[in-house]
Amino acid sequence: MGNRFIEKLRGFADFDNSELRALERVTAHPKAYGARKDLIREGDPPGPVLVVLEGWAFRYKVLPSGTRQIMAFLMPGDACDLHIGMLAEMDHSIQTVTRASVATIGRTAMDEMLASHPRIATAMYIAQLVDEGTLRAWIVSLGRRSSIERVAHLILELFLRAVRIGLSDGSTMELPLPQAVLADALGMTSVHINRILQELRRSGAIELSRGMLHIKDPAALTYISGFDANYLHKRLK
Amino acid sequence: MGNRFIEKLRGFADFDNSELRALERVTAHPKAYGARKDLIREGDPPGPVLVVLEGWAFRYKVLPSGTRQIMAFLMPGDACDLHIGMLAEMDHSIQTVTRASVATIGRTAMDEMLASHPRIATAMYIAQLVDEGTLRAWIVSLGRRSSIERVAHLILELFLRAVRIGLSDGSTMELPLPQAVLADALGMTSVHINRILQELRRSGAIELSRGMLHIKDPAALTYISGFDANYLHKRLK
DNA sequence: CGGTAGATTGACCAAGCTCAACTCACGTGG
DNA sequence: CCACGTGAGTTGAGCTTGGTCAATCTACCG
Repeated sequence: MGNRFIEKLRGFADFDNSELRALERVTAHPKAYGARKDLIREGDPPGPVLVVLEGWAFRYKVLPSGTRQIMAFLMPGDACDLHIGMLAEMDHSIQTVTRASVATIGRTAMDEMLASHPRIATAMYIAQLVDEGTLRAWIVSLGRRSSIERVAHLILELFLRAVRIGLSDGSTMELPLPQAVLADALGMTSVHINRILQELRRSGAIELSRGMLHIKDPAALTYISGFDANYLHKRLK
Repeated sequence: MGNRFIEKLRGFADFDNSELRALERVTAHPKAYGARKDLIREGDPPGPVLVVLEGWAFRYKVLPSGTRQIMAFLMPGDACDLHIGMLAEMDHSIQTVTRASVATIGRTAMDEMLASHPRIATAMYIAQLVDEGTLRAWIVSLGRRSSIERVAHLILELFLRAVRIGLSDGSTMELPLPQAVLADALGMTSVHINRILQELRRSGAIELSRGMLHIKDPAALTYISGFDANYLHKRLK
């Protein structure tokens, strides 16, 4: 019954049984991907909508110089490309971090579902607005926060998202992101990320090893990051 | 008769007369704002959709430390908040740069228009996707480009947008952004922006003084910035 | 037991920031 | 018509954050 995508959308709208069935139908046949596989590459013509049901992925772009910038992390329940189908081609790539289970929703199936179930359309719309807020918060971090603030901020963001989708017990979560990936998300080098993580550990705010994150002192982490949860829109209409 | 907003949307869809009339009706009574006036403040409950018909504005957020990060520039024809109405409150502010003429579209008028004119909905949707691509490009710049690349990239982006909406003759445009505003958009200080602009002028790529920008050597500027026009989606389906 | 990917460390370097002064264009009141 | 005020642009000197390069360590795996 259900999956993380459906659970997430249920946080944005009350669905009746026919809507739940429609959502289950379109996500019934996920495909398994290995770790570090590109789901979509920049320049591809837009295909079906992808929905990550299990595992982690990220949107990224590589520059001519070969450096990479990650623009968003996709956690279980997140959709890749609700609407990119309207554009001529992808302007970035998407790659898995871990092994992942990804559902594929064809464009016509998606259009039909949205047309016949407006509440689903609304919920997906809200999900996208939240994603956009996250993009803007990322810009703020990259532009105006120091590296320790950036790292703390990202950790908090991911943690709050994990809590919201039930992937955390409230103080611990799996964080399967190598330091090089964190670096490419935060516009830093992995060397520097490493030093900052040590600083955060020393400060007693977090524990992090072998892919397990433990928020030891949420208040301290929040303080360090200057975090403002508003952009995640916890309070929805 | 139209206005810059309608002109822009016409680039994304072919409208019939009734659609054009609908668009004209909702933008028929713009309001005039002075320079440096907040149109919307963070925390406000979402109001009507705002459409900038003339003048420049930007989205921004100020941090606890008092620094400011600008996340997007709004040029004539750009809409502020197509859908933010679904969320509980604004997660950023919007301020004019120059004097501006801004149309206000009430939520119900907007909903009715979108419902009865699907091509308008599609066009506005595409406009939003392009904006999102611009957000992502901004992230790439802030994360992985050097300061001169960032400045060159922003100038090119604004220039191409100006060309597209007919605000440039192909080599010259008004660029009414003080260096401090450029700095807050690019995550730099105005001192450093100043030095970089001098470097760009010295290199012969641009001329910029008193709010007038002249692209003297587009190829050089493109080369410096590592610009890839793909994200602006010049080729639309 | 070697092999590999990721994490860690140290020494050095440089892009970009801070602070503070100064200039320039422009608008205002006398 | 000119002195003055103001906001933006410009410059210089010194410093800090975070990058570079290269070596080392560690966990895990076939």
